Amino acid sequence: MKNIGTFIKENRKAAGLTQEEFAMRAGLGLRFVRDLEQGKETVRMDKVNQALAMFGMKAVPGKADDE
Amino acid sequence: MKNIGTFIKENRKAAGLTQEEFAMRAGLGLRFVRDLEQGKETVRMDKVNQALAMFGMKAVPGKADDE
DNA sequence: AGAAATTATACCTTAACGGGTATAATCATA
DNA sequence: TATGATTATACCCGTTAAGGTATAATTTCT
Repeated sequence: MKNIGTFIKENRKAAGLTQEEFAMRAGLGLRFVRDLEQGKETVRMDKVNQALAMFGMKAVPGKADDE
Repeated sequence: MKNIGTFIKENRKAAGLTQEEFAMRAGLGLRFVRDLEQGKETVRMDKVNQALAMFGMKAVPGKADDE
């Protein structure tokens, strides 16, 4: 499984949303969405889950070596 | 899949480690481990991944409705 | 190519996480 | 039950994430 930032980026695009549109709808700051998609690792989990929830997902434990 | 805090708590116990021992080995603060296992949602993802890495896991997107 | 839209990077402020410590509560075992 | 070990809750402080804004870089069109 790809990392979460990539997941958000790909699904957001697939949904035809800009980062700004996505941030608005998810109730997140634009800067956070940018940072998340850019792979920032020190983001807060609640915000990450707020973003994932837009696609019916959430952060769960998964094998670390699944590419 | 259970939430991450529960996953850590169960696997830590299965490994026969106290929160303190686990925190030490994972290079995390005891307070963080407590908060995580208690279900605190505003924790930082890098620390969460640091904890999950102890079991060869990391945070990945998963279906939100999997209980 | 150029223009418009989108995304990336940088600076600043506020709020809160993480760590440490102390104390209370809970659990385990004799 | 009592005693010790483990876990939970509360406080203080330093660091930093998040958000806003501005600007630069990139992409996406025509």
